[in-house]
Amino acid sequence: MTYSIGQVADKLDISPYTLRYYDKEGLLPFVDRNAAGRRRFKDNDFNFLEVIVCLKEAGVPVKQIGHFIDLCMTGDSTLHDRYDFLAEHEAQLEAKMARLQHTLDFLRWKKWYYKTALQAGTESIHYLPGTNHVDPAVHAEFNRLVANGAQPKDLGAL
Amino acid sequence: MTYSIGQVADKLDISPYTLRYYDKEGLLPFVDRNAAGRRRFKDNDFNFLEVIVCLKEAGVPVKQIGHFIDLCMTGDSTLHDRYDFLAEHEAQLEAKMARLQHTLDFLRWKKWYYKTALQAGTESIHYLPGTNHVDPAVHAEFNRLVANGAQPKDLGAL
DNA sequence: ATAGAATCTAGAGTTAACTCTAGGTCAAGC
DNA sequence: GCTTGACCTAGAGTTAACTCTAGATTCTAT
Repeated sequence: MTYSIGQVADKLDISPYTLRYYDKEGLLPFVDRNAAGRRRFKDNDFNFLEVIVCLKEAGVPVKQIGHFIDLCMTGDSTLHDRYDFLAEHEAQLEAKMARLQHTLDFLRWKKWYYKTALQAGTESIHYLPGTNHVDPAVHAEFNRLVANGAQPKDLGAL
Repeated sequence: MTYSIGQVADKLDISPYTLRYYDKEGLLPFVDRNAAGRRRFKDNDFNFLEVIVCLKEAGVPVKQIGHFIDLCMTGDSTLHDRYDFLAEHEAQLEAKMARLQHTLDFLRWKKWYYKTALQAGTESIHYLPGTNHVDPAVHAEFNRLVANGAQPKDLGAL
C-alpha cells in the first residue's frame, strides 16, 4: 500500500507544500518515487513521519530534525546518538512544560484579578489608595486563597 | 524609583533592542520619558511587563498583546474584554499543554525503543522478520508495560 | 571638562518556517 | 481523445519577531 503526497497531507493535517519543504530540507529521504517521479509514501514511512511531527510539536528546529533523520538512515552505529538526541529533547520539553505551568498559574491569578475587579465594577479596588498602582497585597491575597486549598483554575471562574 | 531600559532588560533577561521593538509595536505606552527623551520605567510598570512576558511565554503574538495593553489603558469599560482575553488564552494554553504531554509520552516511548535496541546492539530486533519495517507489536509491548504500572519516564532510562 | 558608555530614532537586515507561483508532466473520468 | 485535477521543480514571496547599524545625543565617572 502506498500514499500520494496529498493523501499523507490530509492524514497528518499538513499542507503538501510543507511536506515538499520538509523533503527539500532532508527530512524525507526514505520516501520512494514512482516512474514519473511522484512521491509514494509507504506504511512504514509513517513511523518516521510520526517522529517528525512529534519533534516539530516539541519545538525542535527543522534542521535538527533533519540531523536526527540522518542518524536514522545511517544505521545501528548511531543508536546511541539517537537515544541521546531524544533524551536531550525530552529534558528540554520537561523544562518548557514547567515554564508553561508557571505561565498558566499567572494567567489564572490575573483572571481572578479581573473577575474581582469586574464584580466591583472597577479595577481601582486593587490600587493603593490615591494611586493607579496595584497593591502588592492583592496578589498576596490570591496566594492566601490558594494556600487555603482553593483551586487556581476555579478562583477565576465567573 | 525609576529604571533605565538597560536595567529593565537585565532584570527581565530581554535585550534593549527587543524592549524598543515592543515599544514600537505599542506594548509599552505606559512608560514615561525623561527630559532628554529616555525611557524611565516605574515600579508599577513591572506589573504590565510581567503580563507581557507571561503572554509571550504563552505563545500570544505581539500584536494581540498590544491589543490587550490597549484595553488596559482604556479603563474600566474594558474589564470584561480583558477577562475574556485571559480566559481565551488560558484555554489555549491548557490545550497546548495537553498536546505537549502527548508529545512527551511519545518521546519517552521512542527513548525506550532506542534503549532496548541499544541493549540488543541493533535496531533490527524491532523489525518484522525479513524487513526494515517496525513491528507494531513493539509499541503494544511498551503500552503493556505502562498499563502494568511502569512509569514511562523510567522505562527509557539507561 | 571630557572620554566612554548608554541611550535615542529610523530604517535596514536576518532567520525560520512556511507558502505560493510558474511552467510543465501525468492520471482518471467522460 | 480531452479535460480536469494532482503532482513535479525551482525559485520567489511572506510573516513574525527580532537584531543590528548609523548617526546623533546624553549621562557618568574621573
